[in-house]
Amino acid sequence: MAVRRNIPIIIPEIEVESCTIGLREKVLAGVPFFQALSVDSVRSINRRFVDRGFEPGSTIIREGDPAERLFVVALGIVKLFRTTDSGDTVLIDILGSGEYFGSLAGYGPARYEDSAIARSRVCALSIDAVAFRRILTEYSSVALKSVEALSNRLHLAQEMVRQLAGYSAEARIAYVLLHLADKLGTPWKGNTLIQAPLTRDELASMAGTTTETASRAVSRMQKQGIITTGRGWIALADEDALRDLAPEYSR
Amino acid sequence: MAVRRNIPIIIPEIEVESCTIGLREKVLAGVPFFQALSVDSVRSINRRFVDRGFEPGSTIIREGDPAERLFVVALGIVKLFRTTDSGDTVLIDILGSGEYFGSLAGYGPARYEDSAIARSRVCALSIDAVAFRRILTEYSSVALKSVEALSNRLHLAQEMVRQLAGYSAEARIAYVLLHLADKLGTPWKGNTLIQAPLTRDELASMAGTTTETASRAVSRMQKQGIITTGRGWIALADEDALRDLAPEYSR
DNA sequence: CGCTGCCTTGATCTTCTTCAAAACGTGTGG
DNA sequence: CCACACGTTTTGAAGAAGATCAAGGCAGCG
Repeated sequence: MAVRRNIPIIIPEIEVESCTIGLREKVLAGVPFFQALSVDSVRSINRRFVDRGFEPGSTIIREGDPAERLFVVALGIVKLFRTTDSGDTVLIDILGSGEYFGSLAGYGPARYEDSAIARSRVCALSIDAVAFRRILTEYSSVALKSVEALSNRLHLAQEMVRQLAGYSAEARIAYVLLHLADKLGTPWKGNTLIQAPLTRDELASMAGTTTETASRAVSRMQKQGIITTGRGWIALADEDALRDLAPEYSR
Repeated sequence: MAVRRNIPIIIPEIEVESCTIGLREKVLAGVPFFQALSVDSVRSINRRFVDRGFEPGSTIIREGDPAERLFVVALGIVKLFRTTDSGDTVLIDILGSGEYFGSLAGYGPARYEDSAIARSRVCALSIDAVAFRRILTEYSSVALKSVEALSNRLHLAQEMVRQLAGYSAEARIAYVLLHLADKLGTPWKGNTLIQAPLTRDELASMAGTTTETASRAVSRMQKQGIITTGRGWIALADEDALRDLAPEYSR
């Protein structure tokens, strides 16, 4: 039943060794916190960040470690998750370029509440938590934007709660796909292509279900021509149909 | 089978008509945003807030309305919820004294994303969103604390996601009860008393399940002597047992 | 080749939802 | 003060959705 490989997408391997100065500035300017800043301010702030590369699979931060730094993804895909002490993990989110994680408000003895690992080759910018606090007080617009950005994330998280509470597994999977497409999607031949190495398992974990259920849901969607998948990518062929499956998806 | 009414708790009806100046200051000083401020600063900020009373059942803000104000609960219990367009509601949270809701970062054309109604007689302080933004830029410590407070709420919301995704209905109900006890609980004869008019329906909505399932879970807990309930109150008789039911409840 | 992950599919079994109906508790008006 | 009516809670039984268990298939890779 290999009806799947009919669209052989070649993933462009646009991975870079380390971030260029220009890229760093471009990425930082796009981070919600810094969006209201002048080019000069961004340049100045850029100097306070350091960049570092991570190989696929390597750990960037670990849940429970002292929360010392704030990270921004410059290039690549980062997996943000939390572990239950019964051992299994819950995927909080998949982050792409311009998204942040780590310590925002790191007062005294704070600890990371999530773990993050590189899911592809990643270049991440980071800054000491204390230094970020300084920026927050220096530039009031950064403070405003931070509050705004956090409000938005909070809203999204609560939206997720609503999804989990009220809708079927299939609906939640559709929701997750749309969410990822919005963040990581690139247009490709009229479809939206999600270029992230997402296993069924990870998809399941994001939607709060099991591998098998996720697999079945994805298969069903493939049969209906709503999506196409392959190794390391998912393409949304019929976004409207997906939206029908995911009630109340907005934005 | 009326084994329930063996502990006739009389709820002290400590409702006040409107907030006194002293109370206002005490409440504001306890709001996360303002915790780092001097007494004088709090006094100054206090002047920018107005207070207003709400009768039980009255709407304070409505989802979708222009987000013009930030509210702080001074007295009473507020129900924060969101509506699906299929009509049913999801309880986001129950708020007590010192908690906030409404517009935090209200830039331009923002809208409230939740509705809030008074679940008891309520006195709420509020401030214009623009005025709050001004405070945010005036006092950098408020900005820092806001970021911190939002991070915490975000963390809680993601925790809720994890609960919904991974645990049984009973575990989630236990979790909700512990959560409410932490926020609204008052010690009473060695137990923790939650004085909030919570229907099974509302409890169910917070735990992402149905009225019936919530009812069954609560009954079971009562039979095991873990909790006692009555009209308008729930008492946690055996918090340790509850904690056993709710895996990973922390804080 | 033969691993080793990952994905898929089927069958069973548990949990929760749904539907339905009865019992309670409170407040009301006669 | 009683009786009725309403909203909430409880309980039961049937059904569905999804978890779990088990097995086989299909890559890519050493």
